[in-house]
Amino acid sequence: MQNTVPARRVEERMKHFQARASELGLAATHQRRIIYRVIAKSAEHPSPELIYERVKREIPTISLATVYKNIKTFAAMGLVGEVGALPGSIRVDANLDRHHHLVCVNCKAVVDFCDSRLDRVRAARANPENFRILRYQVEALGLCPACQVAPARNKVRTQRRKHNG
Amino acid sequence: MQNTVPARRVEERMKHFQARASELGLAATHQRRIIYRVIAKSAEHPSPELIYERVKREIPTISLATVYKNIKTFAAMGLVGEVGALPGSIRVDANLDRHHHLVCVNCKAVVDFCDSRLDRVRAARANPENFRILRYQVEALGLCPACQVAPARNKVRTQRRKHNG
DNA sequence: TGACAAACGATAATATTTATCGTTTAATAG
DNA sequence: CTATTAAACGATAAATATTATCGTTTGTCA
Repeated sequence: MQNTVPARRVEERMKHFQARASELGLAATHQRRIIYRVIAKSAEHPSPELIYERVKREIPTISLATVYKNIKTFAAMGLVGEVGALPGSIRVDANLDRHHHLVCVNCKAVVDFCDSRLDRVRAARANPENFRILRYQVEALGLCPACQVAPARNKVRTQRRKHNG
Repeated sequence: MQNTVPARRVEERMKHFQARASELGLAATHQRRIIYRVIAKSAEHPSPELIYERVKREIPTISLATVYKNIKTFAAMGLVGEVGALPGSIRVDANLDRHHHLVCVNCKAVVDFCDSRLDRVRAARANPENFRILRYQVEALGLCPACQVAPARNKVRTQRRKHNG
């Protein structure tokens, strides 16, 4: 898979990182710069473990906890996204009919969502990676009714939450 | 959130379960029937832990491992789906532009996928759960080039795999 | 009944993520 | 320039999530 982000774009992202950090009064430490650069350079959606491996090549003494903490910090700053909106644990679905999902970005609730127009989603062009696409699945990300009325809860959550519908 | 699957549909699913199990020569044990029924009854995409809690009310001696094993078995049989195609660990993305993802259902590789038609996806109707939808994200599920040519690897995998692009 | 395989339950092991806490670093006031 | 202070770091324990191991039970069939 292609994992080469053009150097020019990496530098753009580094600039954005610096700007955003100073905006928020967040120290742009050596560790943070390296961690962010590793993420900015990879187009492969790396896991924390992989990021840790690569950062260690430049800062051998770095702690895995620092990597995790800063990934979360970057996500809260809006500097990186997390792929997929779903919670950390398996969720099972007995509904085998074609359907999509409403996902609450706050509490991670998942609700089935049947919609004929979403069933007809297709890409406009062949994908450049030569995947053989079997099906499309749409996630509608938003706020469930409970989280709409409790906006205070709608902030960054580090704690794990269990099986919440 | 609504978590009541009509009794009629639950019974349909139980019939399907029995049929599929005998088709595959899989014993429809008491444990399996109860586990599957718990899943079939809930529209809330339960986690293994939650399924375990509920099954325990009927079979207090059941083991969590049995629940996990059978969830995996049911998934391999095509009796239940797992919500979301992504791997167990966090994946980070420095690309903040609007984009979608190609996901390999075999090796879980994730690749960014920009497509203008997917950007315009909208539901046809208001969603019945009154979510406030903020954005739509499309996952195109399929096989990456490597997994197309290595179909032998394309079977159920129980083992965890690490950071594979 | 006896042999066999499938399934189960207990539990250890592994993987993933977060929390705790003492130390270091960096920014700033004096 | 030094003292103060808060932020950040590193080490590590703890919590959570998932899978593997293994001995026992159960059901099937010769």
